[in-house]
Amino acid sequence: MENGFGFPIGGVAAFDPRRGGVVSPGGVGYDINCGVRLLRSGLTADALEGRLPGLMDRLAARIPAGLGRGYAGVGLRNVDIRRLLRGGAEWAVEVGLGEPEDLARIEDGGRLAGADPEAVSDRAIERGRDQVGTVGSGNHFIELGCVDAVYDAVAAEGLGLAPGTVTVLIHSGSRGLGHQVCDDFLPTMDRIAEYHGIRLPDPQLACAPLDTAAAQDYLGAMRAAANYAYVNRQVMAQRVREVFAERLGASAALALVYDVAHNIAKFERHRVDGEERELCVHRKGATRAFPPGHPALPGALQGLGQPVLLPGDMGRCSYVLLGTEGAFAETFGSCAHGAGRRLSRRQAKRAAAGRDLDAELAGQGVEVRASSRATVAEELSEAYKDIADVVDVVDRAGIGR
DNA sequence: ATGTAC
Repeated sequence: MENGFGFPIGGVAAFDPRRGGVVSPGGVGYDINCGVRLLRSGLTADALEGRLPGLMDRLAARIPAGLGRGYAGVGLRNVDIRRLLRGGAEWAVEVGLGEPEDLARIEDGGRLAGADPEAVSDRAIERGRDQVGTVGSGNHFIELGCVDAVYDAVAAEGLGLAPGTVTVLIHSGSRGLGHQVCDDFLPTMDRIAEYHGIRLPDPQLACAPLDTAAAQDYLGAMRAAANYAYVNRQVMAQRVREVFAERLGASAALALVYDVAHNIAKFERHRVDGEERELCVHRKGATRAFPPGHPALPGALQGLGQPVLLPGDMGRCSYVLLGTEGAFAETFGSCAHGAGRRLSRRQAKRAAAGRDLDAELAGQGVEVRASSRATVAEELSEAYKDIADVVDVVDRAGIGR
């Protein structure tokens, strides 16, 4: 785990509403429903031979990236954003941004029930208005790749991930809208916690008992921001589909494998001390990892378990795991969400000074497009732990396989 | 993570 303020990144906290349990914005994180989505094509890597640079340029032109970056021209700024916040990816598919089959392949069907757009401040809505379908900054990305190694042939076939298959991995969240929701509620929660006699060693542990109006308002706003993030990833996936169709033809159709939320709080049933309970499960930098047979999984994934998407850094592979009974028994059905930093951003920039990172990556067969050179330096491969080590640990711990 | 805050 890395240090976060308050709750750690890579943390899971479950609270029982009938026993004084709380919800905490800091247990979800600033980037509400930050998450990862994996798509697969019918192509193998050889189909991209010589076409990768042009494809990357087109994707970069169609999908804005970088701090504050939204749509300068035609975007979704004129849509009824409150309908978007209530409907999530369901809304997106209704207005033609995606296929109906996509929805079963998104956590919560792409729509968290109970979203309350009225609990989202006008400021948050304005910040999010022109950022639908944008990557953001930091470690957010769109990655083209291909299946390099298969560890379970039956599972890989079930997910449509045959060796060589060209894939698209998208990592992003709720942009300025979710950030503003978190900012808006932290001071409120601080007062509520104090009123209820909850002593906080860190202001980012601010929380409110689940039976308070403040908790319900936060949950309503958080769910709205989560739906915004599902739409954001849905719209980016649509843009990628358009670019693939335009450049590679009909055979390049992209099917959604799965979309996970790794910064979120949800009500779920878990067994604690031999008793089945409905708990408010916070996952901050943690991926849900439900086992085979869990009712939240769509039919096609019932026999496999929930896909757990673990991105590696630019110089390494990304991994697809499956949720397990072990995770359900020990971690409220949760697994890791990525590699985690080894070097701070400052240390990474220092390590990158004077080097030609684009050339180094090109030597590894990796093409990069970034909103700034600083981003590439901060996301330096050696700034991250080796995701293969993380996968090995969670596999041996039995919380993902 | 984020129109970092001052």
